[in-house]
Amino acid sequence: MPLSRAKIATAAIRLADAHGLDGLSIRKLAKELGVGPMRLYDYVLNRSELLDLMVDAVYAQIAEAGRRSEWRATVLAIVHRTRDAALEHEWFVDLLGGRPHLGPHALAVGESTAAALSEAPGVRSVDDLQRVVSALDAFIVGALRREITERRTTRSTGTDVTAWQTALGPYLTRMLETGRYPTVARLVIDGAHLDAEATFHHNLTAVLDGITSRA
Amino acid sequence: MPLSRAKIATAAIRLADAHGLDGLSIRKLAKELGVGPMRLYDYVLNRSELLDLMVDAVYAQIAEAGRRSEWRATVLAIVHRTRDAALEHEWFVDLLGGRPHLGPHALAVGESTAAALSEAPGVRSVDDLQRVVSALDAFIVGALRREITERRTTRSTGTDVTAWQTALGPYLTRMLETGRYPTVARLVIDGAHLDAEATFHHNLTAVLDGITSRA
DNA sequence: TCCGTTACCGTACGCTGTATCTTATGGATA
DNA sequence: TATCCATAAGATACAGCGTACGGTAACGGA
Repeated sequence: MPLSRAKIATAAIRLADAHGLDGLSIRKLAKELGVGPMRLYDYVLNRSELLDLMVDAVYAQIAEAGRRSEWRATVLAIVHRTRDAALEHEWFVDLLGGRPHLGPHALAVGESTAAALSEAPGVRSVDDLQRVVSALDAFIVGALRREITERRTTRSTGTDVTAWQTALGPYLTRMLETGRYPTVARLVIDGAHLDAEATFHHNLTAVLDGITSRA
Repeated sequence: MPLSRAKIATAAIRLADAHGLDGLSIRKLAKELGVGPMRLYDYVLNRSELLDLMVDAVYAQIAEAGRRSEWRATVLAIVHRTRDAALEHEWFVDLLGGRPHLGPHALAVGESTAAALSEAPGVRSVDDLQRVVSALDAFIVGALRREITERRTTRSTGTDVTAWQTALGPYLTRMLETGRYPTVARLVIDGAHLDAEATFHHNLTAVLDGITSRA
């Protein structure tokens, strides 16, 4: 079987899922495929084009979200599927917003969301649509990056409060105990128990309300 | 003059401003400072701690935004100052949301925003505050990444429509001409003229409305 | 004057992406 | 069947990266 962009992409994704984006190198990927490193450059121009390939493969996964009858249901389905993909492929958020995503599946997802949003109340002109799309996209990118980052740190330190304090603590707990950051301290101490998905959904609907209510 | 964390940070920021994060290496930075590369490891643990240093220096710049009497004015001042900093130091957005920002100045900025938001209507519990803070933060991260990314691509291709088409075009224009992405095509063609700052401000207020109006 | 300690420095290792030159292979033609 | 060419595969090499480590020089105290 002669190697192909698709095979390269799936192998790269498997590697990145396991070891992160830093653990994915052209050489390791080639070794995984039983090939010399330079072989890959017959199918891919750059390392960054390889990343583009991986990103669009994820978008293909996201694009499977079908269209609903209501615009809001469509948007929610796409966004939640995006979140699922990000949780499955954490490296995805490292690439999110970093460069424009122009692969065919990324465009398809963009088309679906934009089409749905164009039916939202208050979206009358193309400019309105532009603003709404960019606002929603910004929220998604930021929220997913936040959530994955938090997940990574809690995984490396543990969720237990005392373990967390001993890991991050020598510095952060001392900082918080200075009393200069009372609100932040309250947030860190009291607010760690919220469910991530519920928070995401809550904020998503709040943002949707905010950007579609006004003209 | 004996070298210090502050001197290292400012030199690193100057380098990153000029050549981006990829153009900033320990070796180049050391050469810029007239020192052997390993000298820097007496002041900084890692390359990533160096990045943390740079990030917190930017937060120091942001923290100069004074408190206003109204919570909303305070938040707007901080966020717009953040945007100014991001436009001045484009590498900043590459680090935004990538790892938790726990430097003293980052905490100070977080404290100011959280304190202001705690006075917003509809924010009654710590959980409410947690949600509002994370939603706003997500929007900022995503919006700034988006804007800087767009700025970079237009800088490398030019804002002229035909130049843009010839640069990105062979692929993207062909994609858009397939007719499979009509809404996206409309957005790309008609929607390029919007003012970035105005859009940012518009979306920011919309998001603030959305997340503070409901309980 | 001598020694112990501390601060500094250069060298070296393993890794990265990728350009280039060399070799093998397979199919078509004489 | 023998030959040749095109094309695919490979190996090697280069410049750069972060950083571990061993040696050296300077300096303060006995």
